[in-house]
Amino acid sequence: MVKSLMNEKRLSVARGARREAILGIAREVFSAEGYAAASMSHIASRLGGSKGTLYNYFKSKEELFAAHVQDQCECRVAEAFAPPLVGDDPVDILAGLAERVLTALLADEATAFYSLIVSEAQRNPSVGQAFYESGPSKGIRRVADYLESAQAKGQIASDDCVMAAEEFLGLVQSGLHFKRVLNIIPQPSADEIRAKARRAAETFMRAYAPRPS
Amino acid sequence: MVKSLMNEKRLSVARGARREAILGIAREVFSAEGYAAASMSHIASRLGGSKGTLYNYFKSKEELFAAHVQDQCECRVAEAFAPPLVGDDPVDILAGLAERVLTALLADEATAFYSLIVSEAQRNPSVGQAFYESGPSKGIRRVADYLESAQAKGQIASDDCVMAAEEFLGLVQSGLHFKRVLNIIPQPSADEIRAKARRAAETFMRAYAPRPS
Amino acid sequence: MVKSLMNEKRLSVARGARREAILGIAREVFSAEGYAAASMSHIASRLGGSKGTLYNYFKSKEELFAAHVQDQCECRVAEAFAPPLVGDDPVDILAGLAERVLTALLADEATAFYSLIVSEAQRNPSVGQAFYESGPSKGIRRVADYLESAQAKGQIASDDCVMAAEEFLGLVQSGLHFKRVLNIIPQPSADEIRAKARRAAETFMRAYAPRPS
Amino acid sequence: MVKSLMNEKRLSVARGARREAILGIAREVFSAEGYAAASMSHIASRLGGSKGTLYNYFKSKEELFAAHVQDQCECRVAEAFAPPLVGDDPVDILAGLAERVLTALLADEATAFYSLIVSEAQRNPSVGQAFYESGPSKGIRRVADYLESAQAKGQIASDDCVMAAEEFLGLVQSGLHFKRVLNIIPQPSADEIRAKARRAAETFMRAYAPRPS
DNA sequence: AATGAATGAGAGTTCATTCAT
DNA sequence: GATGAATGAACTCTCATTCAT
Repeated sequence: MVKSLMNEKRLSVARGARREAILGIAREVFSAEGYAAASMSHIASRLGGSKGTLYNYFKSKEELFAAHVQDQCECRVAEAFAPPLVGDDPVDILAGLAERVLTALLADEATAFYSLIVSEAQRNPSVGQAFYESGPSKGIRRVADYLESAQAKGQIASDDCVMAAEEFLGLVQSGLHFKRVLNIIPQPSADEIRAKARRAAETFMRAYAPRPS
Repeated sequence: MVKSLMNEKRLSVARGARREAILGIAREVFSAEGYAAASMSHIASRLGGSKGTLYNYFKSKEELFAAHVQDQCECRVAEAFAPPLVGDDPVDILAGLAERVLTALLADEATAFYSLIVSEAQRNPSVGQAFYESGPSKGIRRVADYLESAQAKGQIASDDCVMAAEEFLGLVQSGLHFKRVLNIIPQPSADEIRAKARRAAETFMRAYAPRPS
Repeated sequence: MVKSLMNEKRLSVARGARREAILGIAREVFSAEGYAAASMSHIASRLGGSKGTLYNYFKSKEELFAAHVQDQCECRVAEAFAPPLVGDDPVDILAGLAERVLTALLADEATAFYSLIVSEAQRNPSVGQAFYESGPSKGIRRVADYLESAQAKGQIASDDCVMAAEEFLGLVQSGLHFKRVLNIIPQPSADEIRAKARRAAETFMRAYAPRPS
Repeated sequence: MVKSLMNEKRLSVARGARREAILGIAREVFSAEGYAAASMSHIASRLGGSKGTLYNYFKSKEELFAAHVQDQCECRVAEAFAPPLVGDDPVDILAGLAERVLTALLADEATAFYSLIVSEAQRNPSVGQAFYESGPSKGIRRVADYLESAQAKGQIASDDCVMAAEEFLGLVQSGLHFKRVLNIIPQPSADEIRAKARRAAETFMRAYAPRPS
C-alpha cells in the first residue's frame, strides 16, 4: 500500500517534471516558429522523446498550445506589476513602475509571446481574454489603484483613474512596443528604458497634476 | 498595329481585374485564417478558378502574400493620416486627427491585417518594416510636423516633437488598440471613438500647453 | 491564283523556318535536361513565342521529341561515316575512319543525344531502332564493306566481315565511350583521339592480318 | 535492458526488411519508368503502404534513388567479375571471363539499370562515378591483373595491360551491348553468349600473342 | 508509460494541353 | 497563325494523429 502510494507519487512527480520539460520546449518552438509552423515532430525530437510520448501528455497540438499559453501567462506576465510602489514623489513612483513594465514588455520572449497571442486571438478570442486577464488587466488595475491613492493625497487630479491608468501605460509604451512587435527595433537597453519611463511619468504628471485654481 | 495594341490593352485590363479579384479573396482568406493556415487551394476555390490560374498570377504563396501586404498598405493604411488639419484650437485639431486615426485603426479589417503583419514580422522583418513605413511612420511624421507648427505659434511647448507625437498617438490608442487586437472588445462606435479622441487631445494639451512662468 | 500560291509558298517557307527554330531550341533543351525534365513552357519561352504557337507546330511533347530525334539522326549521326576511305595501308585507312568516328561519337552533343536515346529506348523501342538505323548501322555496314574489299585484296583474313567490323568499332571506342556516357571523363582532345584511333587500327590488324602459313 | 535490446533488434530487423522491400519496388519502378517518370505515389501504392511511410524510410525521392543505385551497384554489378580465373590456356580463361561478363551485362535488369544510370549521369556526374567504380572499374583492373600475370608467363605481349584490358572488354561487348541498350535485340541465349565470348578471346589473343621474332 | 512505424489527408507547386480572342 | 489565360491532374513532400508492441 505504502509502496504503491510512493510509486504513484514518484511517477506523478516524474510526470510533472516531464510535463514541464515539454512546456519548456514548446515555449522555444512556438516562439521561434509560430503556432502553425511549429510541428509536433519537431517538438518531440527536441525533447529527445517520441511523438507518442508527447501525445501521452497533451492530447493534441491545440491542447499543448493552450497549456503553453496558460503557463506563460502565469509565470511571465504577472511579475511585471508585482513589485510594491514605494516612495513619495508620484513621478518617481510612476517612473519606477514604467521601467519594470517596459523591461518586461520589450524583452525578446515577451514580444514573441505577444505575437503568438495576437495571431491566435483572431481565431480564438479566449486566448486573448486569458492573456489579458493574466497580466495587462491586473497591471491597469494596479496603476489605477495607485492613482486613486495619490488622488486621495491630493497629488493628482483625475476624473477617471482607470482611464488615466490606461493613458499612462499608453504613454509608457508609446513608440516602443509597436516598433518592437513589428520587429523594427531590437530590445532597448536598460538606459533607454529608464529614460523613456521617466519621460512618460513626467508627461503624465504634467497632465494630471492638480491645477492651482 | 492598332488592333494589337487594343488587344494588349484589353487583355491587360482583364488581367489587372483578375489580379484585383485574387487580391480581394486573398485579403479575406489571409485575414480570416492567417498566413500559414490559409491555403492556396482554398483561395483558388473561393476565386472560382483553379490553382493553376492562381499560380499564373502569383508565382508562390509567399509572393501572393507580399502583394497582399503591399496592396493593403497602399490602399488602407495611408488614408488615416491624409486629411488636412484645419482649425485653430490645437485641441480641436488633435481631436479631429485622433478620431480619424482611431476609426482607421480599430476597424475590423485593420485589426485583422495588423495581426497578420505582427505574426509574420517575427519570421520576416521586412514585412513589419514595409507596413511601418507605409503608414504609421508617415502618421507620426505628420503629427510631429503639426506640433512643430503649433510650437512656432506658441501654442505648445515641447523639447522633442517626434517623441511628443508618439506620446500623443500612445494616448490616443491607449486601452483600445490593445484590447481590439486581443479580440476582447468589438469595434467601438463612432461616439466612443469621438469621446476617446477628445480626451486624448485634452490630456495631451494639458501636458504640453506652454506654462505661464 | 498566282498570288495565293505565292502566299502559300511564302507561308510555308516561313513555317518551315519556324519549325527549324523550334527544333533548334528543342535540341538544346532536351539535351540539357532530358525528356521528362524539359518543359514545353521552357521551350516556348526560349523560343520567344507562346505555348499555343508551339502546339501549332507539334501537337504534343511526344511528337516534338520524336521530330527532334529524327532531325538529329538525319543531320548529325550520318556524317561520321561519310568521308571516303582512301589510301592503301589498311592501318592508315582504319585509323582515319576510327578518328572520324570517335570525334563524332565523343562530342558533347553526341553524348547528350545518346543518353536521351538510351533512356527513351527503354519505353519506346522504335526510338532506339530509328537511331540505330540512321547512323551506327550504316557505319558498321560501311566498315564491313571496306573489310570485304581489303580481304579481296588479300590484306586481311576474316571469316565474317560484319562481326569483324563490329569488333573493330568495339576496339575503337573501348574505354572511352563508356566513360564519356557516364560523365566520368571530358571530351578528349584531338590528339588523344588520334592516338586511340591508331592503336585500335593496329590491334585490329594484328588480329586480322593474314597469317603466313 | 535485455528486453529493450531485443526490441530494438526486432524493430530494427523489421525496419531493415521493410527497407529492402521498398528498394525492391523501387528497382522495378525506376527500371520500368526511369527516374523522372517514376512517382513516389506509384512506388508507395505498389508497396501497399502510404506515401508517409515511404518518406519515413527515405526522406526524398532523390535519396531513394541514390539508395537504389548503391544497392544495385553492390549486389548486382560486382558479381560479374568475382569468379576466379583458373586454367592455363589464355583463350579459355579469357573466354570464361567474357562469358560471365556478358551474362551479367546483357541481362534485362542490367540493361534497364544501365540506362537509368546513363540518363541520370548527365545531370549528376556522381551517379555515373559511383556506378563505374562499383563494377566496371574493378572489372578492368581484374582483367589487367590477369594480363600482367600472363605476360609474366610469356603468354601474351602487351605494352600497356590496362589499355589491353579495355580493348578486350571492348571486343567482348562489341555489337551486343550497344544493341541491347538501344532495345534492338532481346537478351541473347547462353549459347550466343558463349560463342561471342570465345570469339572475342580468340581475336584478342591473335592480336596479343607473342610474335615469333 | 514509452516507443516509433504507419497513416492519409492535404499542402504548395508544376505542367502538358486547350481554347477564346 | 499567334497568343496567353485557364485548366486540372499529378507531383513531391509534410504533419497531426493513432496504435501495436
